[in-house]
Amino acid sequence: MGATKTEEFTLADITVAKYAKALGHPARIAILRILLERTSCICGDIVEELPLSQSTVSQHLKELKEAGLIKGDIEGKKVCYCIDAQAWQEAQQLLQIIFGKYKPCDTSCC
Amino acid sequence: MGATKTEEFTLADITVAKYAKALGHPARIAILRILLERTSCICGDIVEELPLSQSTVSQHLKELKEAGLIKGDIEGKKVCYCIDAQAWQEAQQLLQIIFGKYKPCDTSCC
DNA sequence: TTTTATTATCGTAAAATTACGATTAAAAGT
DNA sequence: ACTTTTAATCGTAATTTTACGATAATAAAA
Repeated sequence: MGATKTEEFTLADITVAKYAKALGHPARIAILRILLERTSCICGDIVEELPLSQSTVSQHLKELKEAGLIKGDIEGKKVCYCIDAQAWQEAQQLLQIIFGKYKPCDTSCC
Repeated sequence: MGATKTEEFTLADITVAKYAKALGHPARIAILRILLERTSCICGDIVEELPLSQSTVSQHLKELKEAGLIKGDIEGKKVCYCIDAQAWQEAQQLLQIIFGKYKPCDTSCC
């Protein structure tokens, strides 16, 4: 027990959940905001902007990378992070589809 | 250690993260899909549609409720679940804003 | 009133997450 | 070569999540 029953769900649900989970921490939202702010992506100064230690930020970056939402290329001494355009679009679309499915309830109970 | 440093982030980031976290499990996505499928909201048969035990489903429902995304009203013997329109819209908007911020990178590194 | 159906909660266990300091690795600068 | 800078990884600890069976709690049905 304790581990998610991944195999039992549809690929679509697993994929959306994966992206949503990556977005499910304020530190990672903050990191993404920093990356979204700039058109260039030399960003070795993410740590300074967050109230967390270097190792913790690195861990959050790793999770965003593992979810596919960001990429990190070594650029000399620093690492160059940026949003992964494809994954970003996929996440946006998948979530948009789900959110768009809502139609107001016609029964009196809610 | 182990607990999220909630106070140190902006309310916006905490709020989006809260919604995203609630969406961050395939079972909860599946539950939301079931609720989104119908215009009425008498839904006591969520358990049958999922590969999880009754207590586990109940726990997932609780988390969706605590995040604000769904409501549950007692309707006789059963409980009537449905999407919370306001929270749903807020979550959609907050995520949409973040996703919309992306502009392709103009440097060569990614 | 007793039974049945439905959902929540409790207790428990395994696993994952969050966080930090310390260490390592790699590249650049001296 | 040595030092410095930058980021990842390791080791560790607390907390949270995921999951289940068993047990309440509540309301309808018999």
